Amino acid sequence: MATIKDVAKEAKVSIATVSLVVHKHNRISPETSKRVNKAIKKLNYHPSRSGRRLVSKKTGNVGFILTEDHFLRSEPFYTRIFLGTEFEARNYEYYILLTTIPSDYNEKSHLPRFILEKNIDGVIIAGKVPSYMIDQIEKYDLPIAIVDYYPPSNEYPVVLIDNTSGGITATQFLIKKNHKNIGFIAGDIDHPSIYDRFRGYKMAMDAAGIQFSESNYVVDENYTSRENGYNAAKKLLELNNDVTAIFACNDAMAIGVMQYLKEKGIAVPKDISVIGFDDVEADLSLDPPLSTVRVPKYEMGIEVMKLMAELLKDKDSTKKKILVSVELIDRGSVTVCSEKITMPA
Amino acid sequence: MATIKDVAKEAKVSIATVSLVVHKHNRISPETSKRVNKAIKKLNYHPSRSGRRLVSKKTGNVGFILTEDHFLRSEPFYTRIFLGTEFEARNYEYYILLTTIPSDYNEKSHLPRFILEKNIDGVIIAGKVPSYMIDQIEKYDLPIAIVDYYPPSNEYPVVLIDNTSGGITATQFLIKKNHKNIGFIAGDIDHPSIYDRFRGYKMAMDAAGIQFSESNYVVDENYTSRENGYNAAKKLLELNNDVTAIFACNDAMAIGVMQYLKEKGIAVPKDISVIGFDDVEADLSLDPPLSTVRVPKYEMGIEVMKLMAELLKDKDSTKKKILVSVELIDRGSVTVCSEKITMPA
DNA sequence: GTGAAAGCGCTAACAT
DNA sequence: ATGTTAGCGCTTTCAC
Repeated sequence: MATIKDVAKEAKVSIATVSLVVHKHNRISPETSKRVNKAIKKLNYHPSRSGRRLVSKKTGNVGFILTEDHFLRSEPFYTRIFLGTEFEARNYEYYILLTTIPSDYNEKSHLPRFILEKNIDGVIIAGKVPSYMIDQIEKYDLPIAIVDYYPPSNEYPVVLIDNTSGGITATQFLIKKNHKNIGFIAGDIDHPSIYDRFRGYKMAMDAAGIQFSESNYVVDENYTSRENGYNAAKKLLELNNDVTAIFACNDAMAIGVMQYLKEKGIAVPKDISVIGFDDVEADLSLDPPLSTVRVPKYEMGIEVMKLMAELLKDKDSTKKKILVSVELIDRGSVTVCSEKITMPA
Repeated sequence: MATIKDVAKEAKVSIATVSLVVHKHNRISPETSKRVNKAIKKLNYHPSRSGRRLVSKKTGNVGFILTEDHFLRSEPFYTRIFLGTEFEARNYEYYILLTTIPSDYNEKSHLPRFILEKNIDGVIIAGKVPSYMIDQIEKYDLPIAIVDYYPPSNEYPVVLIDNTSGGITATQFLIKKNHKNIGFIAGDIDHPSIYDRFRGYKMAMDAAGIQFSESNYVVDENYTSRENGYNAAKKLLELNNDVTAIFACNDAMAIGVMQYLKEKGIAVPKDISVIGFDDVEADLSLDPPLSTVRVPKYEMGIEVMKLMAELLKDKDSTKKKILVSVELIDRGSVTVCSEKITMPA
């Protein structure tokens, strides 16, 4: 393993010059620079992180924290975000240290060891975490950036999904296809992301001047699983047998909806159109494949790393909140409304 | 942030003494030791990793590599292994650096940056990776340990699932419940893990003296997905309408099997018993919940980290291969064979 | 049993 | 434009 000394010797300069060249200081003559770079290549020199860190008092690491539940979720959502972060970190020469915390983190839990041992320069938090934990981290005076969660103390740079816009987009898409009696189903409605999707739905319906009532939505499931999607679809159809389209607050629930419809012999999209939200792998292997609103998970990871990089440069540089935009993906589970006219009484 | 100097001053000793105490050298008097430890606690001193690494030429990091496909799999398999590794790493004061490689890693791909930059002391490989990549890593003279993959050059310490035993266990369980006409379905049969499960099935059938033929198994699906499980179940029942139990090579396929049976109005377990392999979250929300063979993912992560720790201590210490044992989990998708007697002609 | 001191690889202030 | 040097926090050898 070549060191700065080896390079200096090879290029016949001092180690300071080598350091300067590595850091692209412009007060080195082009010739010297060239010579040094040649030596660096020849010796395959990579500056030692330990040496650097020792003098810079930085670790070169960024912590990435999420709850165990989120990490082990069956749909790869946070794992994709992580991948984006890890990728972007390369541009800033940072390494990402991933760890999970228990979902019920409390007074008795201890913080991730990379915080206790001060082996990171900043923390990225992904998804909802107990706010008690954030309070604890706060004490360590580390830059914090958050992705896909809006913490109660909203003083942090955050990357969020533009859920409201997504809700509008999905609903408008159905409206454009002539649907009027549009059902909405959700679970965990108090979760800000879910609630915003619901709001988007209502806004689009209102804007289009479409009458809708409580019999148009079922939002009382406690969680957004396939199973609950199945149940919610059942409830919805019992409530309102004339819906021609269903907007599920996420793909998991949409999958449950489709399963229910299939069992009932209701054809998708011929009899009822279905649209989801998220864009997960499973959408593609459905029959028909599920139309949905794509959430750019990987990009969210990139964005939050960018925020972190800003913070790392200058602790108070940013309190930016970024809303990443979503995109409609039409795959075949939505079609033009088949003129099933609801007769007025 | 307290340094060794601060501690030395506080305890009124030299920094060398502090270092000795930290490393539990026994040539320090108990009294001094106590005094130093008190100072360490008081100042909340944690030895700086950078300082340590600089002198030890170690990074204190271990790389964890898996393909992107595996990381993003919908069932949390490798993520659980990672969690086990990360947990165990604490005992050895190592940090785990997670990264993915493209599944089609080839001559044009570059190794993970933590290898190129020598920011790790060893590499753990999880799941099947292109053997070309292993060859590349080989050049860096890093200790390598592998979990859930048997590489062509079998010279590495490895942690594997005892698949054969699991196949036997599952099949014997069905046999004990009086089943004789037992179907087996699989995909990706060339994968060693899958093949071994199949072998276990055949061994148990043979050992019990049960006749079975090619109409007992469908193993030509190319991948072990739910969808393929559905298709394989269909094929199997067309081939052999008298099966009273189906052993699916993994839970994903078993779930597909159950879906098919449900659609056909075949009751599980009343008409046909079903057993899977792996033990994934989704098993529990099935109706009935799926009986299966549990693979101890978390423990596999722990085991591979232990192997790595041995290697890290002494490069040539071990070429151990560890077979982790599996365990039958009976949940309700298997029942006693309902005496459906296959009449001899 | 304890301390002094060298040196790991690097950066940056200062000197030339 | 380039070199000299101190010092980051630690381990370890050697001396006392």
